[in-house]
Amino acid sequence: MTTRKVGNPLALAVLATLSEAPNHPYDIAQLLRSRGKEQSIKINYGSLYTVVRSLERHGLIEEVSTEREGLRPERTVYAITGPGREELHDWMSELLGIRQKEYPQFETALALAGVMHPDKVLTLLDKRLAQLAQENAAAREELTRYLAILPRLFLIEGEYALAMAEAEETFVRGLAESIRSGELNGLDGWRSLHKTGLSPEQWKQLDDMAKRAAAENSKGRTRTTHDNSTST
Amino acid sequence: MTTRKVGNPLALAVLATLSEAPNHPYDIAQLLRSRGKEQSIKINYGSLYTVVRSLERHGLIEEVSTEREGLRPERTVYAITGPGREELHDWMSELLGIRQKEYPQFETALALAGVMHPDKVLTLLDKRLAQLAQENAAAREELTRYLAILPRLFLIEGEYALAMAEAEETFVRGLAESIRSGELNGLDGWRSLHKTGLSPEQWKQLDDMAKRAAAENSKGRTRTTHDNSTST
DNA sequence: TCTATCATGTAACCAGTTACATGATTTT
DNA sequence: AAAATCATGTAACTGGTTACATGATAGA
Repeated sequence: MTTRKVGNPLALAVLATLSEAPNHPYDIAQLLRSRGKEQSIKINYGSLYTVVRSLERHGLIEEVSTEREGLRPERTVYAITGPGREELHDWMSELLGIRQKEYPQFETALALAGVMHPDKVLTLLDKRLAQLAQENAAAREELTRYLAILPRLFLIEGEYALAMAEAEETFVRGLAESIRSGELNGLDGWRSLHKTGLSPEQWKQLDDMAKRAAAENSKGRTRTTHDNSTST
Repeated sequence: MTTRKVGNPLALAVLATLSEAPNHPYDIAQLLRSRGKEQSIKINYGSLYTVVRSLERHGLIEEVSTEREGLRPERTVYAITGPGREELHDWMSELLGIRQKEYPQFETALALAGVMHPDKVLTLLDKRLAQLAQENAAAREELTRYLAILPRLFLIEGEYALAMAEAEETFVRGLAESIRSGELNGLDGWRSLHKTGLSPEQWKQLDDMAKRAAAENSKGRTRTTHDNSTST
């Protein structure tokens, strides 16, 4: 990922909005709001003026005029600049065309789930599952309703989010079942870990196993373009 | 989401590691590395000492001894405290049991895709699709290989990540196809937007449409527990 | 001998968040 | 008359990143 001078999603949204027409900060926010973009873009409107200033400082947008209506505070109208257009295009191309590894919190939690008792984990997964099922049903309904009145083009973010949430639902359901049924390979070890604890030697054994597995794995790997391992 | 005193994933990983046994920072890092946790947790080892200090400042871990081997620098061994255990448990419960809305970059990009020319978007989606197909195939292979030597319990994060990536692949393939075939509802408008541009009135019309749709939608919604809207 | 890496830390810096300040206008 | 909200901004703060500094030991 190229490191951008102004890198937060609100900045991208501002650039995108200004690419339509010059505008002043408050109205940019209104536009984003009315289009419901906060649902799919992490936006903190409190940072709006900070971000706009930063975009200006970097020459991606520029002041084109300051107007005043009655005695209300002056409003500064900004326009996107040439470099701004370029940045927008480049940034969007990167986001759409290249999949960047991200770290959803749930993945983090799964990676550390071993520290919790398996029964507790099962309870929590069931809870998550209930939430997922409920929210996904609601989202499906909402999407259908919207599809009746808006061109699908305006709803792709929502469709994507739903598709991902549904995949998570399926995954969690499967995982919960395989814990409940006891069929999950490694479950006994997990249980005993929380009943008696593990001696340092047992821990070491586990880690050696992991290391051997990693070695085994890189051996079996038929050299792909996957050689990012040597990068700093 | 309860706002945590120390809130970054590395801190969680440190707590989790110390919940096994007291340890010193460097070895915590080694452990996390050897278990391959960086693949599923966003870890910046450069921040390790900063994070450890912060955890200590908040009473979640504490110094238990400082040992020295030969003339090597002293190493401070930390242990998790009572409050630290509590925090770890609570944090993990939240991450596993409650789905928090996150904002993957691709979703952001899709929400703003309108600013790019549809043909360009199609090209980019194809590019992403190729990457996804290739990476997912590799990941599937790797998982299978690991499954032969490690208990499945150790691989759930990987399975989750793969499941999500596969869902994305399916979604992107579908989206690309519906653009290519021209079947995507709204495509004409999108095209003309990039050929001739839109007049201010047309923009306004679009936004009004969105607003009416939103109104329509909230009307149709049968009041669920979904009332987070009124929260601060 | 020179380099790598083991191992620990400090300090400057920065993007972005929070909280505050201001005052006009519109709504209740 | 009070409350809400329109509209703009500033300033302090903070979590975390980056970069640097140190020196020992092990391996080439």
